[in-house]
Amino acid sequence: MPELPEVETTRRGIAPHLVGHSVVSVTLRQAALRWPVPAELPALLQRRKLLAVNRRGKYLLLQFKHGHVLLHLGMSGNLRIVDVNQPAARHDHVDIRFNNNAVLRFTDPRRFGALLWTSEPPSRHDLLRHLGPEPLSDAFDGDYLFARSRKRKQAVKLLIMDSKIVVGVGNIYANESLYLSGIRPGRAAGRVSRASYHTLAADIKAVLAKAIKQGGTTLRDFVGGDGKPGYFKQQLRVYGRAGEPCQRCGKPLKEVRLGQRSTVYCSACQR
DNA sequence: CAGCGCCCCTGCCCGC
DNA sequence: TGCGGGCAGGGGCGCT
Repeated sequence: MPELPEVETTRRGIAPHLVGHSVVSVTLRQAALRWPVPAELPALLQRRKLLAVNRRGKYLLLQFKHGHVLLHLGMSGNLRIVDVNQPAARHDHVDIRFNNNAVLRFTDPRRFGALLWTSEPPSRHDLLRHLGPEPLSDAFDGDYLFARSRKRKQAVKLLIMDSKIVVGVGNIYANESLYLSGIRPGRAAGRVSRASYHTLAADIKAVLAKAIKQGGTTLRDFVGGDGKPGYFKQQLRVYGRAGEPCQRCGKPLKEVRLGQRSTVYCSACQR
């Protein structure tokens, strides 16, 4: 589920229900996520007021006066606002109940997600400290990508998926933006021109911004609880379309694996 | 250090 | 219908 647009959609979906309200209780049903959920979390959050819900890359940050809950959805995680009477289902690992009777429910079948506590500024936390710029910020542009890619032999697709270079570009949007930019995913990052990186940075921004906008349209559904997106699927040009004709030239799209991830491109349009 | 595989885990789909 | 294999939107970690 979670590409950056969905994490941002999640943030916008949950924040209005929770910010300004205080935690009544925390129910921990399954602590074995990517890292153990701290057993002291319930005590830490008890009676504390949630000040804000922030995002850094694909991490969500629940801000309290004395620290932050650091939350990652992994591959299969999702957060929903549910009613206090909503019974927990399989894979509903954590509930945070607030004094307005809203419950923030964390569900994650594969348990690649994370839920941690930090009392230091989140930017100094080990998991966030080395993260690159936000893709939608001014710090991320073609010149930046060009500079960071010099002398690198790694495939350009892996470069843009590296969170130390730029956060939030997942497999789907890496494929999509490289297609839009006409750049072959396997090209050595150091051999892509400055001009191409300008195009690529612009396409990454455009594709993410568009998806966030569409996430907005499913906001109500999402918070309402059935939480099944899939709204962008029909707009994807290459991801999940190996063998189908390229929408630009008609040639069948190719699929290769790069860094153990499915990579789809047009061998005619992408060079 | 850059770069590459491995692996955490469940669910689902496909082919036999 | 059952079962094994492969794959899935992430990303930290350990090794070369």
